[in-house]
Amino acid sequence: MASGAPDPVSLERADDVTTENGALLPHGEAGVRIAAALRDEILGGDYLPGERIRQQELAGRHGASRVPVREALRILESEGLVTLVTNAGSWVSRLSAQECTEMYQMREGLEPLLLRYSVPTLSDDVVDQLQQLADEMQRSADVEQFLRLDRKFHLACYSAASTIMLGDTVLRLWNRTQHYRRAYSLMFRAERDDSVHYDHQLLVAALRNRDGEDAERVLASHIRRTRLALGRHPEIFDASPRQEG
Amino acid sequence: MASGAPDPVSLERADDVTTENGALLPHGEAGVRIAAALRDEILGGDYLPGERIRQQELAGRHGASRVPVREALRILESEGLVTLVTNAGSWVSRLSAQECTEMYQMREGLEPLLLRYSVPTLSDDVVDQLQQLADEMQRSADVEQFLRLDRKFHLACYSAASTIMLGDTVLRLWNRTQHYRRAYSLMFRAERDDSVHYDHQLLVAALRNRDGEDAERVLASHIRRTRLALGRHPEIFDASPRQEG
DNA sequence: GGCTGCGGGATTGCATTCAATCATGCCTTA
DNA sequence: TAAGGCATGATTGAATGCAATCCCGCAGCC
Repeated sequence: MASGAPDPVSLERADDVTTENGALLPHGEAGVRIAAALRDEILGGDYLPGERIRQQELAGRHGASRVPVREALRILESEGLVTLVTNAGSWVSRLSAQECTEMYQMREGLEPLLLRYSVPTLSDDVVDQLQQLADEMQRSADVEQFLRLDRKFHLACYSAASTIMLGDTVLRLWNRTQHYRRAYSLMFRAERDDSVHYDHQLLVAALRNRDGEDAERVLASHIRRTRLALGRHPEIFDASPRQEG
Repeated sequence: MASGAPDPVSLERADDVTTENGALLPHGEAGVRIAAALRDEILGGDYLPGERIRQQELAGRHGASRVPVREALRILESEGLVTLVTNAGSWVSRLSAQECTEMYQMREGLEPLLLRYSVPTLSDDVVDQLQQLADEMQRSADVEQFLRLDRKFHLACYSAASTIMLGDTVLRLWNRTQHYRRAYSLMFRAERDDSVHYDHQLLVAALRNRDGEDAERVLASHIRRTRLALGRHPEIFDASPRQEG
């Protein structure tokens, strides 16, 4: 990794450096720390799209001043998670159905490429782990667990890729669409569609054979199918808490 | 446009708001202004990859304090143009040959998609303008002029697309690779390769016919050819001014 | 009744100031 | 002579305080 933004390493929620006691924190990373925390909150659904973010509230909660908070907001703005308006404030970004479709189309173009970077150096251990994740996902009933496993599964597919911008961009795409995946899953958890799991199983099989070409096709098809499913339910993108604070 | 970062509108160098007299500047955009200025300087070749950026120097030059400068550096870091190291400083990002190849592969996947968004609403005026740019480029001898026209040409192809993240991402890819396009053009300006111009002419023709499918293929082929050409000359990526300040 | 202007409170934007960290050169010492 | 440690200067990181801007409710007017 060299210069990209949301540090492609931390694929999981980064709950490690949460020294709430306020001591022993290194000097010089407050902005990044706050950004990471707020990012996790947004992805976890604690903040909802359209919700206002107040600098002072964040500063107080993290025991910092508003200066690093503003840095954090700039970071998240560049990732598309937060929308800043000069002299007015900042809100959690929301997506329209069209915009979400756009991101899934980007994923269709980029993730097969990222997979191509990953496959050659993908270890058997990771493939075994992917198999476990796919199986576990198939058994899981809880929506939040499914979302967590699905994210972990796909990002693990790319874990062997060492890229500087491609991985970042894909991660950003996942992050910006995370809320709407959750909304979709919550709304249609009854009518379970097994094709998702079939895709995952096929993908693991292709990866086990190190058949990158087939893996890329399965993956593109998987993303495309999800995009079409989302596109059939634009009502997910209508309701949101409050447009403005 | 909604929330993306490097404001896809300002495709050109933004030399408009440079009120050096220090008066009449609106309150609340110093960080963005400084970022825009520094971005232009990096893209223009005034700052070179590997060169150190000092906060105070920037602040003094723009008649501002270091706070908005730090904001600007965060913005440019997220665009990949600047690399920040905690407690150490900031440098203009540099690319290896591999990394540059990666970005061109991303362009191959994304720009045809962006073109697909643009073609349906592309006006005849823009097509005429593209024709002029392609012709002018073919005649131009100066490297800097060619670079400027080439950039303007390609970005104009996408000017009718209204996307929120796709356009931004493509612009970032252009920006991060800009320096190496210049280095390549400067090094091989003698042995002119007309295939670039043929591509441009074919692209304009396809756009005039509103043949999006053909335009996408020509574009992908054009980018791919450029990628391979760059890949054949890794020496471009070796020398740079100074690794550290 | 609905629109317009305005004033108080809240919130953001930036300059100043102080603290922490790092780099550099000199001095000491084996 | 060369290697290591320490002090000084330079640079970055963050807190505080003040100025500019905006949101919002209310009075006044058409």
